[in-house]
Amino acid sequence: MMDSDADSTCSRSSSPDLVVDDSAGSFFSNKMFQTYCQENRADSEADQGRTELCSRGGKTKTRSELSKEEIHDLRLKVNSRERKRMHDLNQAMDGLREVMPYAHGPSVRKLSKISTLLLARNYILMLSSSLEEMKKLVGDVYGGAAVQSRTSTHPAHLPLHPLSQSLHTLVSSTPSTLQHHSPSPSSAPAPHSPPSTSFLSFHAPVQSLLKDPLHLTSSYRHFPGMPCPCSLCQPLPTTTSTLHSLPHSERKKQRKDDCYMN
DNA sequence: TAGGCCATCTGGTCCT
DNA sequence: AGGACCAGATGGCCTA
Repeated sequence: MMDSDADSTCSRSSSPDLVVDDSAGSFFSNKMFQTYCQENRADSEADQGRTELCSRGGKTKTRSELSKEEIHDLRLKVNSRERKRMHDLNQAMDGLREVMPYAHGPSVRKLSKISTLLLARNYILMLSSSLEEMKKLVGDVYGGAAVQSRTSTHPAHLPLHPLSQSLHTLVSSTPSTLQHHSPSPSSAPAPHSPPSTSFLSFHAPVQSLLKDPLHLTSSYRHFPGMPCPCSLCQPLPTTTSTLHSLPHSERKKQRKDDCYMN
């Protein structure tokens, strides 16, 4: 009856697509994600022992036939599954945080979930557009290589491309700039930072990464027939606050009111 | 104290 | 039928 959670954890629609790309440097092609899946397998096997308590050997009953205790057991089982699901989700979120370009450390407050997602999205957009620019630059450099080799022997004196400047600015973010309540910004490099962050040591405010990546879209290419991730085509949710229709106090007040009403 | 963030519970819906 | 996924509700913790 209880088929292993391991399959379900990694084969369900929400996660498997992430593993497809196995190219070098792919986020989910690395060991971290593989061990993540293996851990889940181990977890679920251990979990089976627990959930087995709830499965009445042999016969299955319809819900209406269940006794109070059985319903309670079922509820506990469902709750436990949901809890595990959320833990897995948080683990994946931690994995994402690990590879995000911001300072990590015990003294640094970790990014909230919404911040992590917004940062990740904008980081991806930024990397995409810089990759395109790099391709263009390489094309230009090799296209004009014959001329260059005759006129200059010091390519290092070439001016820094504007986009690579913005790249430097963007990836050098620290939590202190992303989250104003960070106690003390750490300059320690991220253990699993993408290469781009490990050798870029610029320091500038990058709240823009969490806000509006519109400054990237000027160089963003629109490919025919391809879903476009740019901020023009897919505007960001305005702010976190818009996710909640009511302020917290109002929500709490409303809840209380609801309680009194009932 | 208000507001932000989070974990958990819960019921509904969809999928296998 | 069972499990995954989702969203709403609720309460706790923390910080400015």
